[in-house]
Amino acid sequence: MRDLDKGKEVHSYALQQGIISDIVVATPIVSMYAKCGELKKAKELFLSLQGRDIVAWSAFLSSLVQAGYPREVCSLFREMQHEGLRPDEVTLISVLSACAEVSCHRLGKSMHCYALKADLESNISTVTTLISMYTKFKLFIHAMTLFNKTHCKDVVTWNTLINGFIRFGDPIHAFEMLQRLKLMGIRQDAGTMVSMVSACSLLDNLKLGISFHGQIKKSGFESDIHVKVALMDMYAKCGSLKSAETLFYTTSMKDEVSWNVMITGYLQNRRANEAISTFNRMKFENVRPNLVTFVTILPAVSCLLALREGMAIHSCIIQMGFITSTLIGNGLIDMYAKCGQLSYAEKCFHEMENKDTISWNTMLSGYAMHGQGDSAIALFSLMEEFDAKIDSVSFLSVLSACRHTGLVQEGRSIFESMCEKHHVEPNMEHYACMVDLLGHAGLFDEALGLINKMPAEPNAEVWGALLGACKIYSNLKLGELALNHLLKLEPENPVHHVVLSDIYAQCGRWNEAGRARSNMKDHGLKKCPGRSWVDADHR
DNA sequence: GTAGGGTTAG
Repeated sequence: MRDLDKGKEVHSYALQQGIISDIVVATPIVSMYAKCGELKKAKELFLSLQGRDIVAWSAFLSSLVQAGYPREVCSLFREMQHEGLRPDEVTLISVLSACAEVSCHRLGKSMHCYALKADLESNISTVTTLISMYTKFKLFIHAMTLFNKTHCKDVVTWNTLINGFIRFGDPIHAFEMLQRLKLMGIRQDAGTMVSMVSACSLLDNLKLGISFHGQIKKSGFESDIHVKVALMDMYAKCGSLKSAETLFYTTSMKDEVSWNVMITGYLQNRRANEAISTFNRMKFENVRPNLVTFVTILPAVSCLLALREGMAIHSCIIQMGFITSTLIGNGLIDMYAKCGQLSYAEKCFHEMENKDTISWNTMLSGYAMHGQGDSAIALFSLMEEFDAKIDSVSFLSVLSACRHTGLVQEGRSIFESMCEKHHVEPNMEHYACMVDLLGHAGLFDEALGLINKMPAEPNAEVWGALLGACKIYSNLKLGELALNHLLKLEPENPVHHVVLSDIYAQCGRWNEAGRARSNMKDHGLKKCPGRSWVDADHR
């Protein structure tokens, strides 16, 4: 029940009775603390236990996986081995789940090896966990080999594989496995339904989703909360928000996941306002938001530029102890940058204890957004200094900051360092960014030289960047060249004709300007008028 | 005293 207060009462009673040193008493208390998210307390109590045996270890490790601390499990497992204890099936299952969660291939595979040697691989739970792990590693060959050679498969084993295909983005194989499961005469359970409904979301196939909903009603699985949530998610993702709402409002026992799914659904359907009001209602109804709630709600705040709301949510995050999460920290940086408060974004960034590449990239793109090229370059150097992992997004962010600020020399040298120093291959976006930077500085020879040196055919973004620069400098010759490429790549886009017409007009070639416009009409194209305002609800 | 899959976010 995750009832920490009651748990503490039991703990103090055990202390009072002097029975806390009994391992049978202490083990479930450790589990209770871990499952309630009290990692420090659980660890402290566990490490003070005299004569920890394999059951105590397994209980502790399994509670940690369930509470979402897979990294802790992997490192603690090594400590367990130092104590000379041999893992049993339960230990194995917990460690394998942890490996799956954090993509720890080495430990996961060596655990599999151990399972074989210790003859624990015939256990159906162990095999299922192994299959699950391999699908999470995206190693389907291993998952399938295990699946095919296991004879004692039950519906959970099947569901695991089916779900693996869905997570991998392969609904076709998932449906194929469902057919095979039916042919084998295995009874489907609620878990099977969850997978199939998710497959419909993935296919964006509302009709199929509705037909599964019909089957679910008939088979009585609709009362299962997981099934219900999967259905809400499917309806929201397939654009039928009304049906999602109906299901949501007719559910009496709504957990935090149901609320999260609705909040996400509103946001996916561009209704950020309702996402935020649903979040506020969730708090009003005393449902405790979790990590996912905050990860979802922060982009809704950015979308509405609702700074005050964002700050209220920030304080809520601190109060509830989520501020140490890297995921949350990254969301806050992004939210403040997008709401125009770059200094708050910086503060969040610098106060973060565990920064990952995304934290750095988010801060870099914040600087880019605000045209602060120098700050972006300084941060990028810091990134190199701190030995943070620099990826292709980092480069795109810092280069686009250079572009917005017109820092040609700096951009050029960072672009060159990409391959040479960091071994990151530039993609189309990087090239487009550089062409834009060079073009805006009037360096047409260099921009064209770069285009000619590209390993792949330049796309519309690259030529579009060149055309845009041509417009500023009234460079008709290159403008026409860029346009010819654009017309081949995107014949339906009216904007290209308009830009060319503008260049002709700037050169005083009014006849050609008119012809470019009428060319557009001849092709039945019409440009939507631009608008400088944006209705937050429609972004 | 501990135990397999399935819902949300990234």
